[in-house]
Amino acid sequence: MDERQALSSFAALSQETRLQIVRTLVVAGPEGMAAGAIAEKLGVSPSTMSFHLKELDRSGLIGQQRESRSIIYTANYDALAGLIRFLTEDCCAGNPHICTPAAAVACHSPSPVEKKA
Amino acid sequence: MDERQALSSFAALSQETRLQIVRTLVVAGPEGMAAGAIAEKLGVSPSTMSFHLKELDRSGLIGQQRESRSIIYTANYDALAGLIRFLTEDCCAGNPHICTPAAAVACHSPSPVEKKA
DNA sequence: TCCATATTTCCATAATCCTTGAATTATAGA
DNA sequence: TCTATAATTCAAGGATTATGGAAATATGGA
Repeated sequence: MDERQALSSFAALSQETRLQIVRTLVVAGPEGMAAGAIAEKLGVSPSTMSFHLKELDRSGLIGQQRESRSIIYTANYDALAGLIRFLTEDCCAGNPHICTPAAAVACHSPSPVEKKA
Repeated sequence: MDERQALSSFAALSQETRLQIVRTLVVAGPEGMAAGAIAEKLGVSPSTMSFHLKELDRSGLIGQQRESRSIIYTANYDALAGLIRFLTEDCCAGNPHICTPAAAVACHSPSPVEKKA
């Protein structure tokens, strides 16, 4: 992931509705969710939803595919993983020696998922 | 890190100059860097730099401390790590079973740092 | 073909963000 | 105290972003 893409991804995630869209699609899984269903779930108008979905699509964090009359949106896990990696490298990669313990935890330990399990 | 803080952090990182400030401070390490030095390095005016530093400070991604006439800014590694964790949990935690291989790499594998070493 | 559904695009408005220059505050030294 | 340095704050502008309603596009079924 290059800087331009990262900037675009951060911008996409910096808006409450869009962050909730991403969360919703991550939870929805590979099956995804229709635009209207997301709009209803989050309580925003169709045109506003369309605006935000387009923004997320342009940033690459989600994808879309038409299915009959609906357009199904799905989270792009690769892009999310790429963004995490970008952030991780900016945090530690160039200078692991200056990482504080907390930063080191994020960079070198088992993930929170494993800790919770 | 709660959602409000995450939104604020994403907004802070979604602006080119601010992202470069964070990068610069991460590289600078715990010693930090004076506002003027960052401004000169990045080629922006003092007031613009001040505006962005304040924004980053409000989001918690950087900290400041006066040293004689200068104000020294430092990256907040804990906050960066917290943001990485927030993103990681949104990506995988609630539903590790739907992680694609690429996402799983970001969530469960050794960090890129270790791979590069 | 006609109608209903699902979504997007267009438009106008309101809000927020970014930048700059001028004025202000804080510190240090002569 | 006076001057220089280092930053911030303020005010004004131009640019971008967010929202919702109305109109347009695409699909499927009677």
